[in-house]
Amino acid sequence: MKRDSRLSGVLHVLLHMAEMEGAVTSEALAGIMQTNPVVIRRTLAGLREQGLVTSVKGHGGGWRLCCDLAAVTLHDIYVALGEPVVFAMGNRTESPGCLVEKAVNAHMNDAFQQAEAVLMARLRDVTLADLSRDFHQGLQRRDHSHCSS
Amino acid sequence: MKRDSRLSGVLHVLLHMAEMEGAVTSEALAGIMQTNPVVIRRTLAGLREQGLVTSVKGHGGGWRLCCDLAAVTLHDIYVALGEPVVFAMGNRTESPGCLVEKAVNAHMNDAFQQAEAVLMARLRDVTLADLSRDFHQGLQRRDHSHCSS
DNA sequence: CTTAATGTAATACTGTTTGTTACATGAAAA
DNA sequence: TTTTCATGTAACAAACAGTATTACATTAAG
Repeated sequence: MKRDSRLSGVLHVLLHMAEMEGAVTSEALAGIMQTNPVVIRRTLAGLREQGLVTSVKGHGGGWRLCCDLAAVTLHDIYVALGEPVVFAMGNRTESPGCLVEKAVNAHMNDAFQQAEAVLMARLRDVTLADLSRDFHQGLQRRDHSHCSS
Repeated sequence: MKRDSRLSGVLHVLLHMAEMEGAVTSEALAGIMQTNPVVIRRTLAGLREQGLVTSVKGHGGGWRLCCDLAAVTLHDIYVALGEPVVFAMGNRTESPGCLVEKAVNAHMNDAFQQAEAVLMARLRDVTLADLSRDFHQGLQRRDHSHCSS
């Protein structure tokens, strides 16, 4: 299975935007992230709908953070991305006729739901401000420019 | 990402084998599971290496359970399958040079590791005998043949 | 009007599971 | 011994989802 790195990627983008003054173009963000500007636009489009960022077209336009970093959790970002599928594993059939499979599914769903609940709780525990703080602390310990990629 | 249903599938197969006398061919199991015999052989091969099933070639051959259902947990089966990837989401880069991405990864890894730990704990809590018992209880409540698929 | 930017559709690329075909190997049965 | 039935395995096709790229329309500043 190919792993979905949108949450990881968009968090990276948002923290970089938090370090920048004014609007940033998707071209610039794509450079930082080593990807394509269209990918950036597609991803940030979801966040815009949730009011986390704004975009301005035309000359001098670009993207801007418009939220309180301390008020937005990783779970909010996850939701803004459309709540992507969490697990790479799942049931063969969701509504099986077979009673054996029903018994299997019941136990599997129980386990996966509990794990997902823990994951969501952890994502709700962390704000963008937490990430930013950790980044700045790491910065003090290590070097002076915050990114090459 | 395409969802991996091997764990779900192999549990289904094992419970069916538990209901059958003698050796069962991969052809027959494929019929029950509505898939291809080769898929069955591929999947059960991992379990055979762990000593959970045996296979016999040639005329009259087939597959046989050779473990104590009460002693084998879903986690054992998960391991026998080669511990497939759990999450459909992951970090963009595992060893980033960017400090922003390091901060993001640190929090993401923490959340995902906790969720994975819960999942594994749940899988360790359930034995094949538990599944079999639940199936038989469902059987009493519902009908008399245990599967059509 | 030109330039610079987003918005978006269409398409290709990539990696993983699943499905299929083909054939070699082994063992029981005729 | 030959036939038949089964596993073992390699090779390859199909399906699927995230990612990347191209192309072009739209919008706004200079």
